[in-house]
Amino acid sequence: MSTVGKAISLLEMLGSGAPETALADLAKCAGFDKATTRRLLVSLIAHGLVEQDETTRLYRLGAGIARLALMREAQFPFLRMAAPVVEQLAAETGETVHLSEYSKRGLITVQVIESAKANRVSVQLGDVLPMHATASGIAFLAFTEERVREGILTGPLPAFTPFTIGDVETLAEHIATARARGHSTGSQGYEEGVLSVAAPILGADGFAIGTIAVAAPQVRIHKGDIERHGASVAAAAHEIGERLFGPQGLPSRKRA
Amino acid sequence: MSTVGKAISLLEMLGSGAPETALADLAKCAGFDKATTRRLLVSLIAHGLVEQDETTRLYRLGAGIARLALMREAQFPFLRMAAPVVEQLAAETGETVHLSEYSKRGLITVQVIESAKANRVSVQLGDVLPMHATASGIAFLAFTEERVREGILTGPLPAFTPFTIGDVETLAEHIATARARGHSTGSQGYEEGVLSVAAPILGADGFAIGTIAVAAPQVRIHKGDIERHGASVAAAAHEIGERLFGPQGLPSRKRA
DNA sequence: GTGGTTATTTCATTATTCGCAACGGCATTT
DNA sequence: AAATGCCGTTGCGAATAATGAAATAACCAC
Repeated sequence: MSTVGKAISLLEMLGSGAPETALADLAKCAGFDKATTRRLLVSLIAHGLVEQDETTRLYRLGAGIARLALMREAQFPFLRMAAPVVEQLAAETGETVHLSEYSKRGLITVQVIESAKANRVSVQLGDVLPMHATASGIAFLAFTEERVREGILTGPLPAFTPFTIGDVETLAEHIATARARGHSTGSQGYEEGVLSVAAPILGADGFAIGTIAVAAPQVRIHKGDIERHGASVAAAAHEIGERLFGPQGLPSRKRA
Repeated sequence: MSTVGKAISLLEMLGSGAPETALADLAKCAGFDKATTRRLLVSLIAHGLVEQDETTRLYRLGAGIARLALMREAQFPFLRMAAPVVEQLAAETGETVHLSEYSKRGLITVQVIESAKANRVSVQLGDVLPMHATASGIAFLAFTEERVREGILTGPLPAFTPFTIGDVETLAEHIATARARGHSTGSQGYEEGVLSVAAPILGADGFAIGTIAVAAPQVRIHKGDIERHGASVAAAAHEIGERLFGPQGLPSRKRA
């Protein structure tokens, strides 16, 4: 593995789990030597991506991470543009709404507004959603490049619940349905008892760059709710796309 | 420079400047070989920290950055806790308010609420504020560890305007005054025509972890305004500290 | 087509990183 | 109070991974 790869996996380890981590724990979990781990951390600290508590010697993610994220948001204001639409959709549906952005590793949850109801679906910020097991994933696959879709269809489809789609044919069907309808549905594929409806947010090139989804406890979804929510998420997704890239279909500078 | 250092400087280059950058530009600006630059980028792409447009071949910061930042925010909800206080202070003063967090490189601007007035101070998200030339910096220095303060006092004090504090004695005086008052003032040290008032946000150990500041055009500040705003920022800073760490003075788990 | 530009790949060289092991500090234990 | 165990830090030869020049491939404009 490349050196930067190791450094980044340290960052990810620092991000997951406890807020602060000891050197020995990091080294053990990552499988690197203590010396190696520390040298990598020193490099990261020099650039502000990691901080170390002077007294406890524990390591944590640094403010440099936030800086990079802010610079990125300034260049491509995904959250700033999408946030009001997400809030509006949450208010309209009364259910948990979450927004995600595509990355090589999966769909990254970048905003969540939880339902005010006591029985609600909870999604963690920063969570990575599997493509084949969530409504968001299906919606994304239905509107992404052939290459990416093939990558998922030919890869493994790990089961998260007994209801997770496990075979390629069923998955392809769901994707086709989603493409035809403009929105997807997910039924307990990732968490039991949760129904979701999602729609893709399209980029300037017409391919999906992220998704927006409504997630609700199965017991609360009645006849017609799916269709209603489906129309709402699709409208919201379209609205976000227009806010980011101008009227859809009109060729505009990408991500400008 | 270490390999990860190079990789991180690429990330910073991608963050500053245009939203998307060509390989040749990156290599030239960073001073690396094209081959080296590309290999580093490939490693970063593999981990989602950088993305490449398939058609234009341009590189940009990836969603992995946002993911790390979200995980960090989940561990240490600085923004989530501070945001309402910042908004409140902005509403109360009617001027631009900005929040910053300490990092080895300086004070990183993590939130800005601009005044609604036509003539207003504008601060960029992600900007790094110099310690010696801003009200925020002075406030921070007044309440940081001796070691950090010494580092600044013994280092160079580059001038950004003709008013930037250039000698150590004056700087030390300003710091002492700020420590006594609980808030600092900055007068055109970073941008001409801008007056600022800042207060430190204290961590569990009593040392500053960031600052909150009010910035206004000099012409709008009248007698008494500085004192009034000073009291307001100090109160806001204290409020943020309490939200993060519980009642100040009470020993609590750090950053928990 | 053709020329010029830019991205990507290849490969031998070299510098950097690696992991072992020893050192030093700190706190709890005996 | 001395000893023990744990963790972080540092030094050094071995080995791996990074490097840069040059070749190749893709692309665009003309």
